Amino acid sequence: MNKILLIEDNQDVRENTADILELENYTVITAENGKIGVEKALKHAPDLILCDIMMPELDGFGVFESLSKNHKTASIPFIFLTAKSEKTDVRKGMNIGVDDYLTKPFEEDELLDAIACRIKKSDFLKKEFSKNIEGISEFINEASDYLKLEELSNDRNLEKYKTKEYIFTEGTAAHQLYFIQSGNVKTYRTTESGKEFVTGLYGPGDFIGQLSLLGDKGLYVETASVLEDAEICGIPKADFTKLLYGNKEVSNKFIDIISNNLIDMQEHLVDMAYSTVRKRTAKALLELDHKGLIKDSKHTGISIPREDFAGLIGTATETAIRMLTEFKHEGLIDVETNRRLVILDKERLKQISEFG
Amino acid sequence: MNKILLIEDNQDVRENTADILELENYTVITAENGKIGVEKALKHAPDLILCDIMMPELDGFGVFESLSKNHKTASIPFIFLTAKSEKTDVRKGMNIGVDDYLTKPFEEDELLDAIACRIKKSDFLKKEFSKNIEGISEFINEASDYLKLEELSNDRNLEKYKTKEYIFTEGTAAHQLYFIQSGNVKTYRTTESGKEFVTGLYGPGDFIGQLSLLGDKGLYVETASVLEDAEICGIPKADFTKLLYGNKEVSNKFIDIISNNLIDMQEHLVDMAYSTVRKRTAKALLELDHKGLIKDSKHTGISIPREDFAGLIGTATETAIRMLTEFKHEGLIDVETNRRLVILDKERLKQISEFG
DNA sequence: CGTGTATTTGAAAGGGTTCAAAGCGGGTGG
DNA sequence: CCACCCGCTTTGAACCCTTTCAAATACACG
Repeated sequence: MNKILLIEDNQDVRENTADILELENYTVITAENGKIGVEKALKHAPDLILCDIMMPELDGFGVFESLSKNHKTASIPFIFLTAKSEKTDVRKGMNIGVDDYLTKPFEEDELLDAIACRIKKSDFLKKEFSKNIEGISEFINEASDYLKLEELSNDRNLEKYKTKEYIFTEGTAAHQLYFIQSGNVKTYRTTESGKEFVTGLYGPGDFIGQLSLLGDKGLYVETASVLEDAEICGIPKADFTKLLYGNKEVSNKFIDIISNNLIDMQEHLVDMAYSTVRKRTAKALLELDHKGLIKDSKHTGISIPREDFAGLIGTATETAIRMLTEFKHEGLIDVETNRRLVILDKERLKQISEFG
Repeated sequence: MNKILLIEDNQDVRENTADILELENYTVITAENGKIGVEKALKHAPDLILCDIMMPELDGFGVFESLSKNHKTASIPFIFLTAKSEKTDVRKGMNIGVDDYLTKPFEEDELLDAIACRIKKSDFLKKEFSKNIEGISEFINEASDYLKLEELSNDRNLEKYKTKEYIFTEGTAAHQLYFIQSGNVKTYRTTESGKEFVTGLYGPGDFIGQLSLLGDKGLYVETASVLEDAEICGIPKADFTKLLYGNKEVSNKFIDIISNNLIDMQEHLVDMAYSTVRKRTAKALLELDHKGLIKDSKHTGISIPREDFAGLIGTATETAIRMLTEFKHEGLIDVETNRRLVILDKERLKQISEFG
């Protein structure tokens, strides 16, 4: 169960509060002043801290300040207990980044609600999302769940698309992001010379178009078209931005994800510049596999046109095909009747993707 | 001066408050109930809204809800006026995303402070930062200024680096970001084959290493080394994360910037895949110029080694040199004695960078 | 003023693209 | 149900851009 550190100088309040919390199955650690509180926080790494403001030795602000400095304790949810509605204290507290405050005397329910709420938020923050673009999809799902935003994907906007239909096109105004219920979708950018560079492949459960909604110009920066018949649900921009900007936890988490995206992209850029097509092909195959788009025991795999596969690697269609046949001859992959790919030797592919 | 919309049903309070605000030179628009308030908000697009919670026709929550729906009014700072410290109301308000609340009766100063603070925040949000990586530097500066974080660049960590010295290296633990006071710095990634891909060039006023601090692994993802003797000041990770995560305005703004970075990077990726070296060279030159690293009336320009310039384009040193001499013969650029570049025909370079 | 490093030029080799043509497969209509 | 046709895939060969290796030249620094 979750550990809570309670820092409070008044013995009555301290014991009373501890009792309430223990009845709810929290493990409670108590400290009778700020100094001891900081020590115990470092020692026990609690899941949440309740802290009085007015205390001898080191006051609440001091405790918070001190714990913020250590990265081990900086992210622990922090709730202030204020003696009475001391307006300036509360304001000061919120400004320096305390998560919540409770005015004494508080109701049992009030206390427990606040704690439960914070611990839930903290759990959300601790959750890891994969660093690839599709990590954003997991994230939006979790976040909308966490904020109970049923408005997202209200099912009222569900639409069916056929293969080769466009969902949105590069350069048009971005009003919606899209959630894929079923089917497969590719997003791509077209160059002046008419080549298509595939920026992503998406399947059920993925969101597409988020990035365009965040861009300066409010235009879609890529085109999305359907690879295999799909059911797709549009989500208004407003719902998305509300989700993203409206809540501190969500926006901070989003920064993490998108930062990792950026790092990922940098790596991709280096590959593009200096890796041979052979290496990039191996990488692309592994990536497809990782996304569950390659046929294996669990997945059906998608039937991806060679042209699109080439666009994913950033090479000509013929070259991509040559690489695939090369891999086939080496026994690394196999091609089924309807151009579906199967990976036979993942280890060797990894080797190629790293060392050539 | 700034326009403020005051929605309040009690005539005394309304007139009194309006007087205070007008004395401070704000333009005040008043509304006596929620419904009229919403109408006036849409019509006048005020810079800030003060709104009572308990009102006939449409209460404060309703007004807020309704204005959030329209993107014209959604980003206007919103302050609630609560009759008395109705705890649940306050909490509900903060949860749905109201910016602040004031408890009636309030002091003149309290009101004016809250308003000034919100308007300042709103100005910060409206500010545009350039979408390139260096936009992040502007942003950090503005943000630390806005939060009055003098701790950042406290001058206590100022260090001198000589040409070719490393500031940090790829793969080591990231504890700090760095602020460049003077000199020039390059960041790059090294491939297995020993090539260097230059990920950025930075000058006075730029921050480097931010992205690494945000990455999952907490390692620097690139190496930074000095091009021309520099004075650099280290900023602890904690100060940066505090700045970034501690404040909703700042983190939301950061999302905008970094999203645009991502879009920018995508474009770069497409170029890498399908553009000729000639095109990419032209783009690199224009980018250097845009960053003020090329010699012109205002800037001294940097003396960039050809190897690094090649790393920026993602090509071999010899090829980069060949392109530069080609441009020189075409009269597009000139090379000064100490390998400093000068742009002679920017228009033509732009043409090349777009159409080849 | 010499020495070592960075830049520039030259020429050959290699990887990838492009153009052309042949194969394959799947859907459609008789 | 079969034949035909169209579009996608595959293979072949020539060409071109870029890299690589080699050598000459320029430049900066002690």
